[in-house]
Amino acid sequence: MQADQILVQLNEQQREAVTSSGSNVIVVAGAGSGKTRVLVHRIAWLIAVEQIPPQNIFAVTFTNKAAKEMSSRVSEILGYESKGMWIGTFHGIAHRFLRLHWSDAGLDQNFQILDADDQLRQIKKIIKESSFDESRYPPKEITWFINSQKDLGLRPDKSKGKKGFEHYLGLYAAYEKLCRQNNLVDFGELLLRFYETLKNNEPLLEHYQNRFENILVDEFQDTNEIQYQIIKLITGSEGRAFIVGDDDQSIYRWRGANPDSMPRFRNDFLEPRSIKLEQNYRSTKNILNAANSIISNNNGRLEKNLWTDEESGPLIKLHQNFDEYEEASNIIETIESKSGKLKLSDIAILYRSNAQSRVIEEALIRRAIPYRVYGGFRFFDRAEVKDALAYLRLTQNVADDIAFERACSVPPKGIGAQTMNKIKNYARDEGLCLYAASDQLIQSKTLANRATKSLVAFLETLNETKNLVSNQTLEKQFEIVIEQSKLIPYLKEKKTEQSATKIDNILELINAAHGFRQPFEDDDLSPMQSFLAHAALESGENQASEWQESVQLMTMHSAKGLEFPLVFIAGMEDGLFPHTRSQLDPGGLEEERRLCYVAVTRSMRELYISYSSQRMLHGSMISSQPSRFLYEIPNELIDDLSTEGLKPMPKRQRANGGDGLLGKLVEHSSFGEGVVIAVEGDGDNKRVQVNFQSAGLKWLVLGYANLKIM
DNA sequence: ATTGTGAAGGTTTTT
DNA sequence: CCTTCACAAT
Repeated sequence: MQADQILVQLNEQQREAVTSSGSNVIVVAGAGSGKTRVLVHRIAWLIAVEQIPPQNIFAVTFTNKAAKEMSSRVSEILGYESKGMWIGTFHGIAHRFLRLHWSDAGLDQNFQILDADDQLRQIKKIIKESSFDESRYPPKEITWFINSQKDLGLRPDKSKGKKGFEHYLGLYAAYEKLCRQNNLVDFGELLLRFYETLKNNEPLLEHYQNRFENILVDEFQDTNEIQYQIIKLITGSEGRAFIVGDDDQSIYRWRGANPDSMPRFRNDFLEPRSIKLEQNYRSTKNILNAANSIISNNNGRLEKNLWTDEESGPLIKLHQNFDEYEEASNIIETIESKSGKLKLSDIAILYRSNAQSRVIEEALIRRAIPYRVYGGFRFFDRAEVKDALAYLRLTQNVADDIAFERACSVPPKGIGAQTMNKIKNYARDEGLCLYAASDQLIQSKTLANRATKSLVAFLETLNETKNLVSNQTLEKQFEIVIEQSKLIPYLKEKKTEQSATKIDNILELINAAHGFRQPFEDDDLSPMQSFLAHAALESGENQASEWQESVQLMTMHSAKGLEFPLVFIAGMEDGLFPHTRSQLDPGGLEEERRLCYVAVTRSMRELYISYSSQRMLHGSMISSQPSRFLYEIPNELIDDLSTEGLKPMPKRQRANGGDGLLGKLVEHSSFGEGVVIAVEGDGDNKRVQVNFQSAGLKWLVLGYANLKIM
């Protein structure tokens, strides 16, 4: 591999970045300006030209998709798979570190990762045990609080619980205790523990600082505090950090991403060299102009001027629809009209929230168009898959209490809540895992006869499974465990509508095992352990279905980093996008606008934007106005396909009363730019949502009434 | 102990 | 609208 081969396809700025020899580099890279390409070529440059051993490279991104893409492209350019590099998501890398240094990190060797669902469950449990009222301590809010503290790097003792949140601290502490006792690590903990372990262990830190002389970070604008500190720590004074990002594409502020990460880098890191990538290679002029025009409404951006050499291309098509069903069929109609000219996989349908996919999916199914949904339900988050995983986990570690409890209850095997409580109490008192506690309770015959019998049978099955599984291939192991779990006969028996799908999902696990390639860095783990570790951190999208020829459906968030010749943006309505929830805090709207910028710049050539006049939301119809972002696109770039055209931007005023209500006003509270109103009616206490256009207001009205919706 | 029912509650984005 | 939870009936 020669230097010029790596540089041949790069423009001047890209080359400058790739070959940079200074200490720290910040690349401000606009959408479609070859960000990933620069990173990939930089890594290849380091290995092939600078002769840096791959194990001295630490490259981190935010999504599994991006990480995979990066490592496969590096291999492609080098012509071989370079081993020893640490390349992955922050969470993936932290996890790997903790698996290697579990002892230094103060963990048991077989610690388990708590996913979002499990975490919420545990927190609910704590709230209950502390006999707090769930309404005063909403589990989701507590979870959010805990996670945000961890993102900031704060333990309960350091955490201050801002005004109104002081009483959450106790729960945070209790949750931590529970996690420690049960050897559980949640997503936030992965990062925090990684950081703390390095920070507090001089020799370890020195080792990794020396080892990783080259640190590369993608999507730097989305780093949160703890991630930023991790990068700073590992870089140390000797390392070189090469970071790439675009402040205009920062869309994870709600997850703790610090919008100042980019400017901050310039102050915190030694002699940073700044390189701008401003030429967009992806989109037509029209698309880019629209995107630039939208984002120009944000304040405090880094100076950047994105331009393109491409032709103007087609106008942006705008489609008004009556409701989301019409919207979906219009999209599908357009797709059909393009058939033959485009591959289906060149088409993406983007939306703000996962819930929007359902109606579109139904329409696609009706027309027999293959599609694929990213995100949303994660394969490994499905209940039946987690059930099966619980059995798999138990074969690796009987002390896995979460798995133990889960496996006890599904399929039902005569061990109910009563028995489980006794086991748990005993386990807690004696400091045992549930498995050991069960065993002792059996010996001491303290449980009811029937329960004891069931428990004996269950433990026997577990041990038998463990034996059967040893020395088998991964695939075979899965088959055995699934067989032993009797989950499939149980589901067959139930004969509910979803049974067949659930069974398919469980069987899909076997396929996943078949296709699983253990990463070389996991060679100290058994294949099963490796698989399970990855299952917790990945959505399982690569297994769920093949790429094949299909239309791609995903949220705008998931679309970041991807590009498509034809893009649909659906549900372009105020309240949905920008989302109502985002309008409550000041930075929220700007973040939504960046998301809009991301969505628009996914398109290489054709862009269809649609909105509906009304839409079903949580069971009732609401009417809605076109998104304010539509008015930020210059008119001459838009080809309006609807008969009426885009109405002038509706006035947005504060609510000031209840004129025009069809019922008696009983309650009324401000809700961002709308207002929440409860209306009393004499009918069947049905929840309705009406838009008060008649009052000239953009109001969202929620209430209880027997109103009829026109 | 398990299963079925109905009421209540919550509604964004992800590792 | 969908999910979750509590409680009653088996």
